[in-house]
Amino acid sequence: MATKASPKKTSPKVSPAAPRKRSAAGERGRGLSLSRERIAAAAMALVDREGLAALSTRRLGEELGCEAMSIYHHYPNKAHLMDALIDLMLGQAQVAMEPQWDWRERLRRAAHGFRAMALRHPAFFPFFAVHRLNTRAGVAYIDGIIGILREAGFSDREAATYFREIGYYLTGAALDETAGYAKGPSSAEPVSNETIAVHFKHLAAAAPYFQPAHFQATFETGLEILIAGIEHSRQGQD
Amino acid sequence: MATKASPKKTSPKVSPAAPRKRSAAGERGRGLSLSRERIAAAAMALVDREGLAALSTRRLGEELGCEAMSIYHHYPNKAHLMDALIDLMLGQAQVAMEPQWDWRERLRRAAHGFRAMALRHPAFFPFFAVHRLNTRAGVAYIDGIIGILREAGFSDREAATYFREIGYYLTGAALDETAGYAKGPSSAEPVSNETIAVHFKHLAAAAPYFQPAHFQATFETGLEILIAGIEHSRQGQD
DNA sequence: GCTCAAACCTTACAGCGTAAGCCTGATTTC
DNA sequence: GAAATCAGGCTTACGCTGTAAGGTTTGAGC
Repeated sequence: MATKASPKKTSPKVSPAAPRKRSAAGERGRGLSLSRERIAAAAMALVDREGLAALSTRRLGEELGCEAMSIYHHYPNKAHLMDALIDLMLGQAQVAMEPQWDWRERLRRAAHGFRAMALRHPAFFPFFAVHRLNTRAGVAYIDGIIGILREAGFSDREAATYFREIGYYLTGAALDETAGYAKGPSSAEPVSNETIAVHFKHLAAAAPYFQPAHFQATFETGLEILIAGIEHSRQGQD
Repeated sequence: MATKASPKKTSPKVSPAAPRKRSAAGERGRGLSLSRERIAAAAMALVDREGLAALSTRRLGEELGCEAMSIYHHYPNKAHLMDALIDLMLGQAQVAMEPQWDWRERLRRAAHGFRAMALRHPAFFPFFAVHRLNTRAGVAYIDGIIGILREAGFSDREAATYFREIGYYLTGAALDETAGYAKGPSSAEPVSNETIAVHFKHLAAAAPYFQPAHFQATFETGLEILIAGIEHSRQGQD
């Protein structure tokens, strides 16, 4: 089967001297070769630049200067690669905790770190949001946040409950702020501004405060309500 | 009229007596013919039954007893169909408001209605969550919630802010409760329970409270914190 | 120089959304 | 009653997707 049995015995496809995109052949085992880290970084860069829909194995291979299937040598399938992107992203949510901060300040910083992470990769966050964090890094992150609450003196049950409630808020907020970036190639045409102005007065009046300029303030007041509410729940208890 | 007209006179492709799946030919213009409503309902049923990934035009056509392309006669593309599903779902979030309820009770009921809607179609909600509600029904729904806050005496700015904050919470909560249903065909293997027990003590201790049995209580306490916080913000203001 | 495994490439396949065009039966019009 | 129109389907085909299967190159170790 090794014999080509066709007139084009040597010239494979187009030009025999076609230069490899991957610079020189000798670099394969070197720094420029593929690796899990380089693949994940390129994938995230591609998503950041062109959106989630642009991330296909072929397109990513193009970006890396290799064929699509070469990626499968480092990740068994695309789902594993996506998990690596989630981990990559989650690493950017980490905030160094100063020892003098109390639990409220720690929660506040962690929350802002999470939001900053989402805003750094707005096109990827919607994917992040709908996938459970069950990688090791994800579990470690969750454990850390719960630890803040436990060290503050909350019970296991309280820590679990308040962790979730804050997580709900953070996920929803980041999703809302990044939703515009995630849309696929096409969707139905939106309702026109004129229609809103005529038929939906409440929304029309509130619309200015839905602009990105207000995102930060909205996020912060809601977060403070939650933290204050959590604190208050403990004071009312003991 | 019940004559099957079985031997197709032209016999185009394979077997001349191939019976149409769509029962009788005469039913085309009748109640069993396609319509936007029937297509959307079948699509939602399919997603409920087999998950988001199962919803393809071909599969849906199979479900409806027609070819995939027939759907395009009623929806210009799949994005429009998905928008119809969003509207269909959103209709189930509506709650009849009693006049004697104050704004807190109204918000509470609306929030529970939203959650119930998500839980009725857990496999579809993750799609719902990452798409903006810019259909007419979606805009009307938003307008209604903002109206509750405006009628309660909040300013446009406050109404916009609190609407969003509650929306963040609701989206995140519903997403978390439904996330397990949305996963595609395959994903990376999760972290084992033994690993969690050994390395992540806080999470292991909190794990019992992450079970579905606690979802409702967690949701409610968080919601009450938000509503109380919103109420408190007004009292501190005037 | 030979062997071998890792790293990468080629080919192929089933399934996706959908553009383009065809066919058919019911309704409308004369 | 016959012809014309047209909504409501069907068929085919195209470029895309993830990935299974197997072939080819490369450098290291002997």
